[in-house]
Amino acid sequence: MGDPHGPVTLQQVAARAGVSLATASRAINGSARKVNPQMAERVLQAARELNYTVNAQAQAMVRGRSRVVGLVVGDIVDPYFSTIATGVMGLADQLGLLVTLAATERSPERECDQMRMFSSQRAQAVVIVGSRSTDPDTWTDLDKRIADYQHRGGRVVNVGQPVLQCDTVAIANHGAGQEMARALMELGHTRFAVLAGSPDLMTARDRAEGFTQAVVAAGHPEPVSIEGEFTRDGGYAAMSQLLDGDDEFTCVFAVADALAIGAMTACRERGLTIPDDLSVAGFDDILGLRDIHPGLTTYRLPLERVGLEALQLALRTPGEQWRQVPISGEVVIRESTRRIN
Amino acid sequence: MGDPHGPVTLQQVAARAGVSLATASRAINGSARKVNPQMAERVLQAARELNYTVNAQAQAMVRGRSRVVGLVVGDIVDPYFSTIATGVMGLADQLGLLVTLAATERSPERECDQMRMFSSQRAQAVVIVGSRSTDPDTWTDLDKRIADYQHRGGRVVNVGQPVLQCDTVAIANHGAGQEMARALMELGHTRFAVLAGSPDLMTARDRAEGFTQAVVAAGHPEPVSIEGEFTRDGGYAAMSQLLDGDDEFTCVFAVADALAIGAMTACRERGLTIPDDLSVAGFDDILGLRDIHPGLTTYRLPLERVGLEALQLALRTPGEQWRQVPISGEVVIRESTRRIN
DNA sequence: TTGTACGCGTTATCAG
DNA sequence: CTGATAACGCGTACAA
Repeated sequence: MGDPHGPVTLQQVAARAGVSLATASRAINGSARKVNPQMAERVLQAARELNYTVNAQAQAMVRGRSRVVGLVVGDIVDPYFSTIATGVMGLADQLGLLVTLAATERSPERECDQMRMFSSQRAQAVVIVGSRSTDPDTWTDLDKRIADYQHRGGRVVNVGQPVLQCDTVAIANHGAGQEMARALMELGHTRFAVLAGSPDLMTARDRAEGFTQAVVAAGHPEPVSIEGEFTRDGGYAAMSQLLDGDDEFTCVFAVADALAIGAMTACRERGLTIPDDLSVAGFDDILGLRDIHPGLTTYRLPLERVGLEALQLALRTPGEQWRQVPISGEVVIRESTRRIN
Repeated sequence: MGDPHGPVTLQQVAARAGVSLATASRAINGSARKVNPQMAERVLQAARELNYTVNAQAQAMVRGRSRVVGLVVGDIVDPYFSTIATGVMGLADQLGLLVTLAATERSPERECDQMRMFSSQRAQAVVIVGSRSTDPDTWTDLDKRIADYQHRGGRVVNVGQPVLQCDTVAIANHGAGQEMARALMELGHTRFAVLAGSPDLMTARDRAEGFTQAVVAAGHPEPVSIEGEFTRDGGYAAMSQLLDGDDEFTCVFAVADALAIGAMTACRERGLTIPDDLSVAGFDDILGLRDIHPGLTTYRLPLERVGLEALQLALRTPGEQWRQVPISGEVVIRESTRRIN
């Protein structure tokens, strides 16, 4: 076994095998040109002996395309994002692609920076996961970065709302909110409260609006709506605020499971029993839900598939128009919501 | 604003600014050599106009080192891993490094493949997070890949047990198990059960052994030990099995929070109240814990810091010997364990 | 089928 | 301080 110092190059492998650089390249990569099986074996043998590892950077340079895809998420600890990430990584792994991950921590500026870095890295595609703000001004910078990147042949897919200048995996938040409202009304509820999360996030806004709209359309009073942070703590705070007021409702819809979980904790701390005293529903059906008690009624989004679809879409050759892959799920009724009459 | 098609190269920027390629490079990167502020501004201007983005691949090639670090985790949805990942990514971001993430799904083979890909990518460092198997034969392949990579100047840090041929952030599982036992004995418990997870994982084994050892050393009967998968479902199954038997114990120690959560669910389904009927303790203090009820007594590991330390260690110039950064935490008593007499 | 030679985009060395 | 020019490691027309 040879023990050269530093990186082993294809040149060295070729030399050891007594062939030209070109032949070595063809033997190891397997190009269009055929190569004599004997020579090929000699090359492979030499490569093994020298512990050769191809330099992907160099390959990418000459080929003009890398085997790296970028993934931008809000926060990798959040199961919503990490489950989608799993979907992306699963397909990537299958295709022999490397996934470069970046977390925005919910900062639009960082989102731009990340895009820039991926651009630098010449990632072949970028998947951006995360809710858009309801203020279009906050997209423009990102849209510019995206355009630059696309201009160089990069593909971009956004998971969320179809508002950016790229393909998107569109999550049917509005319709899902409606479905949830109908399901809860079917249980007999008519007076609702909504933990609406941040009004700046389209994701939160769409879910809340869809819900409210369906409730009103059914002739019931408009739900009380409490805004707050789109996090577990935000849910806790919003629920506390709600309970401090004197609004009447039998059921509260939180626009994300994280919010709902915080809300349930708040209820428990005040001695309220769910669903006896109050019904609670969430959204997303994150994995951790199976261990909270009582089981949370929610809207199940196929998150892992979302990630898969996103990368798949990103890798497809782009069309004339921006494409959309619609994603919807289904209401899952569990113990946190009870039937009333 | 220029609108060239395809990638803009530094050459084009130089041409537009009317300077040489070398000068453009110096102006934009900022090398040792100084460059006339006037020219520098001209170059920067041209770069802006052309929307120039440096090609990191090319940079890496000529510099012989990239700005990419690899991160290998078991499963990014698992909060243990994702919290560590956050620590790694936080520092990386601060340093302007890109993080390439790979999930092994607990397969040693995949671990090797990932190392190989990072090697190809010429990542400047790799952090491997995940328990080693208790069977040394399963490391040898990985150790070989690691050696290859190090041989090319790559730095590797393992988070877990100091058994690989690389630096490691060593988590004091054994000692922590002992501490936990002492804390629970202080509450008056003497009869314990241990949900030991998989005996193949050093992490699980060390925690369980430390615990058992301290209990026995205190003169109490050896805890009943139930093995199983090192997951939430494994904890559920193990607890069920335990409750089906007729062992006596007042407190059960699960070697990971995930197991403990599954165990608590199993208890609840059988009508057992925690901590009145049974005390339960976990390990790790994962974030999701604050929303399970009752609050779970556990051993808090500073997971995010673990990630930070790992990358920091990986980036430090290596010494003669493999280094170790020891990590320990503290027992956190919550409501899931009650004092008995 | 194999080898030669050029180019990918950038940095660094060495003269001007 | 600036400008040619040689690498870096690899793929691939083109020629043999």
